[in-house]
Amino acid sequence: MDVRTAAADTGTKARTRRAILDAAVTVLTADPAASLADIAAAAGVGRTTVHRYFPERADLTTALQQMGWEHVVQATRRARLTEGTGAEGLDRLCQEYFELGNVLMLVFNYSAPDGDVTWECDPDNQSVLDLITRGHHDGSIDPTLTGPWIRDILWALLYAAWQQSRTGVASRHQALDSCLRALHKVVAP
Amino acid sequence: MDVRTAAADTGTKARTRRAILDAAVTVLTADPAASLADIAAAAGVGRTTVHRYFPERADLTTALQQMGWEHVVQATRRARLTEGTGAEGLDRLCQEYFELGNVLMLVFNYSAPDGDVTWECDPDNQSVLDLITRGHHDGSIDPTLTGPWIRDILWALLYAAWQQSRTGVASRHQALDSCLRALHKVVAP
DNA sequence: CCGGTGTGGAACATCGATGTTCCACTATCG
DNA sequence: CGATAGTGGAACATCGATGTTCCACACCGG
Repeated sequence: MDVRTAAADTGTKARTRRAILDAAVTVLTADPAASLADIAAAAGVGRTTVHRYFPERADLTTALQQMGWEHVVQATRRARLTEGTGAEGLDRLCQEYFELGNVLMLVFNYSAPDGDVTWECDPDNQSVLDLITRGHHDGSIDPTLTGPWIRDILWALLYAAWQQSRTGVASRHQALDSCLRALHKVVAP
Repeated sequence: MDVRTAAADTGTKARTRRAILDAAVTVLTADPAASLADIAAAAGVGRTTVHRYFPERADLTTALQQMGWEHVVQATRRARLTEGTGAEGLDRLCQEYFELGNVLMLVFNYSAPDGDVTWECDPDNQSVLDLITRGHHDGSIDPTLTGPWIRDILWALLYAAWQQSRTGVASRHQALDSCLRALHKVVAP
């Protein structure tokens, strides 16, 4: 057990931890003020178990933030921002982010109250800004729109699209399609 | 005093009530989980006084929602949605909404947790949808984008723009300008 | 079978927010 | 000047969430 402790990603403990984190994502996106009891119930575990993995509430939210940003980073990598034109990369990024679903919403919502350092804690913020700059130069992105503003538009559109999908106003595919078309029209020169 | 009781909009009580509501908007947009003590301090009144005007927290949030939507309704009226093309009306609506500032953010944020009936509680929701439909017909708004989706894009862009302005990334005027240009490009056929 | 591991639940202490009561202070108006 | 309205603050009770402790149960590998 000693050797496996560090890398026990498939053990019982790791599975329980994942279950708690997943449930927390779902519950907290629906109600950011949900209690630990709610999260425990949603995860199908006892409240005691939650405290066993995350002694304090802050430990859970920290782990959530960390996991959320990791997902964002992975999605950014999958989007292969350095390939093709700037607009094409932005398109892929939008698709990848959309697939994150609730996780994206959580990162989006939880960043605001903590402070205004939202984007500084995103390790891939610079990659995205660089992508937009490249788009400015290759003529695929309107140069009158600044990098940060386009980044914020991307997130805002994703938020709106996900809400549409979540409330059943539109199907998941329709929401993504609308989002991509809107983004495409905004960034076009 | 008997006669004035109902219409005492300028009296001491009315001013205190306004001060509490205004402070609540500011404080709750910054931190939705702020305590009544925080709001009282921001309003420059005692916590007792807050309870005197709003016996329970729910009474305060209800009054806030009501006031917020009233502001939205007034802004909608000022935008004169029935004049000019659909796109022009949408432009004016965006400007008016932007001026609402924190109030808009509060309505935007507080609607989500309460339930998914966000738009149904907006008395002017139908006016906006009608405006977009008119834009579809007069050729000023892309008919492939549905009414609800454009409405959501409007709010999402306003949210992003206001954040930019609030965090000092862009000036108030720059943020509004960026927002209007983005909106214009999105809705253009 | 038995010992360790992971878990659930009950019980308890604590803490912050909330809501209530009461009293003193101040300003304004008749 | 005196009455009244409006306010602030202290004190208190309450409630829900949180965090902790302890014990019993189930499962699984040696």
